[in-house]
Formats: sequence, C-alpha cells, structure tokens
Amino acid sequence: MKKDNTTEQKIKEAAKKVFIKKGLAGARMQDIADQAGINKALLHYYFRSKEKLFEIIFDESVQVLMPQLNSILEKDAPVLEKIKGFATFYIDNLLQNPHMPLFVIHEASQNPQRLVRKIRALKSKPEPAVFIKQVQQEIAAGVLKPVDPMHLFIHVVSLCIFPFVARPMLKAIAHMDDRTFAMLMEQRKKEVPLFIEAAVRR
Amino acid sequence: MKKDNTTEQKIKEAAKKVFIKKGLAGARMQDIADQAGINKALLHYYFRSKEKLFEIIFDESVQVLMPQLNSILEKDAPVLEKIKGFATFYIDNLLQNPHMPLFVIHEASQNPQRLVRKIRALKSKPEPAVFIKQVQQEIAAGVLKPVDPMHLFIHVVSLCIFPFVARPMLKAIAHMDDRTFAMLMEQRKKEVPLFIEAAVRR
DNA sequence: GTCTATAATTTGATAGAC
DNA sequence: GTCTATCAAATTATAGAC
Repeated sequence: MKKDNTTEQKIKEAAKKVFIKKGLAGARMQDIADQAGINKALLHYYFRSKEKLFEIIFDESVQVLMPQLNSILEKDAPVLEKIKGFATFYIDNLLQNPHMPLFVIHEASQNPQRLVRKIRALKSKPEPAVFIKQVQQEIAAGVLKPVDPMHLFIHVVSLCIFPFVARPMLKAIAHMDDRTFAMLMEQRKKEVPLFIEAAVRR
Repeated sequence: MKKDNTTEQKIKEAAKKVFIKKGLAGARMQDIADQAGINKALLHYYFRSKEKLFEIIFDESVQVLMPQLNSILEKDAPVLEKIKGFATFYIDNLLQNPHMPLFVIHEASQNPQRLVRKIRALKSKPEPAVFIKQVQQEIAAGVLKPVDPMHLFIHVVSLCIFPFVARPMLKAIAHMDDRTFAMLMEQRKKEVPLFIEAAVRR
C-alpha cells in the first residue's frame, strides 16, 4: 500500500496527517517531525519551508478530490446512472479520507486563488458544461423532470460531501458516536442516489 | 443595528470578523486590535487572553447557527412546511453570514468537545427526536414516501449549508464570480424545498 | 481606560558537527 | 543525510506611565 520508506516519503505522510488535521496555520513543524520520527531540521533539508511542504500536500489533496468529480460531469452514461455511481464511489472514498474535504475547503477559503491555480493545473479538470447540457437533453427527452442543472450538480455534491465536512456538528446534534456515524455514511451510498432519483426521475 | 460603541463592543465585533475569517490558529491579536482601531494591550485588558476572546466569539456563533435548526426540528407544522420555511429562512440568514458555518465547523473539528459543551449549554438545543417521530407519522399517514428521517434531516442541512461552506470550491469549479454565486444562493431558497418535496411527497 | 515599551514564549529556519 | 544547538522573527501577554 505505502510507497517507499524513504525519509522523503515518511515526511510527506506525516505532513499530510498533520496538515489535514490542523490546517496550515495550526500545524507545527515540530509535530510533523515527531510524527515522521525524525528531526525538525530534516524537514527543511527536504522541503525548504513549511509553506513549500504545505503546497505539496494541498496539491495532492486537490488531485485526489477534484478529478473524481468528473465521474458525474463527464462519463458517458445517463444522468441518474452517473449520479448513482458517483455517490457510491465518492462516499466510499470519503470514508477512507474523511478529513480531506474540510481541509481543502478550509484552506481554499483562506486562499481561494491557490485552489484556482491548482485546478487550472489539473490534467483532468472538473467541467460542468457537459453535464449541464446532458441534463437539459434528458429533460427535453422526458427522462428527467425539469430541474436546474447547476443546482442539481450542487445538490449531488452537497449530499455526498457535507456530512463529512460537518461531522463533528452532526455528531453533536444527533448524539452519535463514531461507529453510528460511519454506519450512517455507509447507508448514504444508497440513500443519496435514491433520494435524488425520487426527486428528478419522471 | 449595532449595539453600543463601547470599546468592549468594538473589540468583539473586530474579533468576530477576524476569527471568522482566519480561524483561531490563523488569527492575530494585532489584526483584531487594528480592526478595532485600538491598541493590542487593550484586548488583554478586556478579555485576558486570545483563547478567552475566541471562546466568546465561538460561543456567539454557535448561538446563532444552532437554535435556528430547531425550526426544522421542533415547530409544529407539517414536515414539508417546516422544511420549506427553514430553507428559506436559513439560506437568507447565511446570505448575511456566509462565513459563519465554515468557521464553526472548522473549529468544531479542531476541538469537538468545545462544540459539545456549547450545545449542551444552549437554552434552545437542536433535538432531532421530535422531527424523527413526526416524519415517521407522516409516512404512516401516507403524506410522505418512506424515507429514513435522520437521512432526510441530513439532506436538508446539507443542501442548505454546504454551498456556503464550499463556496470557493464551487466558485472555482463552475467559474463563478461573487454576483453569480449570490444569485444562485438566492435561487436555492426556492430550489431546495422544491427538490426535497419532489423527492418525498406522495 | 488607554497607551508605549518590553518581557516571555513559541516557532520557522539555519549553522555546523558527524 | 541526519543530528544538536542556536538564531531570528513572530506573537501572546504584561508592566507601568498617563
């Protein structure tokens, strides 16, 4: 599963863990060094500065989260098929990386331009235009009820991602423990597509 | 609109702005002092420490965001009525405080216990139990399609809050400027209730 | 209450030995 | 490449004059 056990890799994994948990401003180089089981000076030897190291971790996170959105937006299949596949796949993925979306969102909100740059640099950029056209076609064909395509897109991502982002809030409100929460997310892989289908299928 | 122009109030307003924008770890006491147009030492004179000042701002934010959830959960009206009222009202509110949810969520994720404490201390706590029972009744009565009540609750909050939390992400993906984004959120006051109704009304 | 000056601490970054 | 020791800057917090 893990790549090399080179020092560089160890640092990147440690940095990923600490940055994603604490954010850029909250992370401490000392924490990262401890987590990696090495000395603080080595961080600078390998990555020059906190900012540089962060940039790499953020970049990788964007590369994990963004291109996956394309499975809604691009793949050639009926809209409801794509949404179903996406929800299952993406929620599954978030169960593995539950803290990544909040990390990216928080840092994007601190520095929106950085996210814009990263997205521009992606080989596989999310591009809603295709999806929007396809939804319009299926509405015209009578497959879907009339629905604003952009809002539909936002609905889908909201339903999939928000619970992970707001996890501590939802856990507190609904008095859930971690196990219950995980189970609920597991259910959402089916609940979300069913809900959307009920809303828009003719 | 604003309360007194006492120094204490000026500080709290400045702190609110800075903390909500930068988070606890990212905020600087100097920024808050500048924003309030006073000296840094005065902050400590009035609020003792950064942590103490933060606690007050966080507390107030929780008091703004949480009790409003009760309009879904408690008020006596048919489920779909309540959801419609809530969505309109809450989104309207978020248009005034667009950065508050991400602030609370991010800090809650840094320190989940703090949020739990704050919620426990609320006079008007969000309590899903009533809502869940009501949904079950309306399903039994044939008003609603069968749907898991807890998931329905999560759907509603997700659809309302997520776009504000993920604003920079959505703006970047869909190439929107601020005006377009605001317009879209304005539309969601109607889109979200319609979408939910289409999904669950029998 | 409010300010200036400064202390105390934290933290990112570097120098230099091995 | 890796470590220890240390620096320099940033940042919270306080002392003390007015």
